[in-house]
Amino acid sequence: MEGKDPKRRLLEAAVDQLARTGVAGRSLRQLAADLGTSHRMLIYHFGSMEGLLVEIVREVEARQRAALADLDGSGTPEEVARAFWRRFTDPALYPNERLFFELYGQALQGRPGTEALLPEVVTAWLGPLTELGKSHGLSERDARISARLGVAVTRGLLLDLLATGDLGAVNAAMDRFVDLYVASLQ
Amino acid sequence: MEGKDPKRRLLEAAVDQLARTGVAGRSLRQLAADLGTSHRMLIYHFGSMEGLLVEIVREVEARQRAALADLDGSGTPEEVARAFWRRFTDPALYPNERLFFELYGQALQGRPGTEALLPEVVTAWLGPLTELGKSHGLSERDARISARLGVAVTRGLLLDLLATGDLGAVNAAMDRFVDLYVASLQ
DNA sequence: TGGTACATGTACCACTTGGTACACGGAGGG
DNA sequence: CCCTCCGTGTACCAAGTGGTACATGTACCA
Repeated sequence: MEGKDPKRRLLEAAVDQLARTGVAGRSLRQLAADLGTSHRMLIYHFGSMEGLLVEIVREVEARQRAALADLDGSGTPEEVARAFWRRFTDPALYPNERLFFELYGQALQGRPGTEALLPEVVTAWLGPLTELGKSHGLSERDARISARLGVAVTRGLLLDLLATGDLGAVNAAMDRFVDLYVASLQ
Repeated sequence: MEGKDPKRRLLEAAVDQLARTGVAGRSLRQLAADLGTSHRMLIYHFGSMEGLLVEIVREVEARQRAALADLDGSGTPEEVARAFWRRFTDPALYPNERLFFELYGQALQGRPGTEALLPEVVTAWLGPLTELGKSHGLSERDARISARLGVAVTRGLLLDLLATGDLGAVNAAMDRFVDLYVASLQ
């Protein structure tokens, strides 16, 4: 166990740490102190602050993809949606999601090193979700539109949940959305 | 014209400027240079960097409320939704929306001075939108859930639009949502 | 006219920042 | 046994940071 690159170990620890503290005002030194190393090491392994940020973004994206990979086509879209939503609303994931939205916000403002997030942040999900819709009888076009809407609803309600903490309310809203969707299929 | 407080003028100019540059890595001095003044002035009027941030957040929130105030109860929920969406997707508003989401992300991470955004970011919209639903025959509970879902869809699709720039695709998704909603009423 | 309050600028402070120079140590290969 | 390479630490640097001290200008009121 732990048979990893020191760089790899540092990166994973850094992402976990930044999920807790945020990335906005953190300096190399603060982060290094949190990780029990020196800022010199971060520069050594990642070249610069921006180089580190690039790999942080890449890792956050990779974790999203890992979640995506678990989306197997078994089950109706309704079942898949409910299962996914239950997973996303696990409080253990809140820090990761906060970090995701923080980086999203910075990427929208063009912070160097974060640009890589934007091109894939929506489209990466569209492919698998569109397939799911098609495999349950939707046309390509309909499936694509529904996929996009599903991503938006999920993200919007997650933003709500992280801000308000009102799990009951967002669950009710997601139930409503799934009901609307299911009803439209009949 | 321009008969305003110098502080007020500075604040509005600062929000406009930060909407363009982002708030993340900006220093007092950079911002002051952009505004054609000295960082000393920002400290003088706002007390500190954090004091400035507090007022920035307050102003962004106030602008949201101003948009909200335009939401008059006339028209069906469908008409109101479409009109609102058309306004939100005006490219002239993109910078303000980017700033909004950036501050949202930082508030989620607990950046001092931004906390004020979170308690109201969802609930401020729930009241008026719930009234709208009720005035068109929904129960209190149903109207409230639909309002919450509507806010989430709008924010989620806005995030999509700002990241991808694909206005056609997000418009199609919003149309789909409104259609789903309207169909459920019959 | 004089004074008082607000607005602004200049110069400075201690501190932190990202990044670099350099030295050290240990592991593996010749 | 030495040499080279990787990982790490310490010490340092110039630049920029938020914040303060203090002087100055300008308007308005007595």
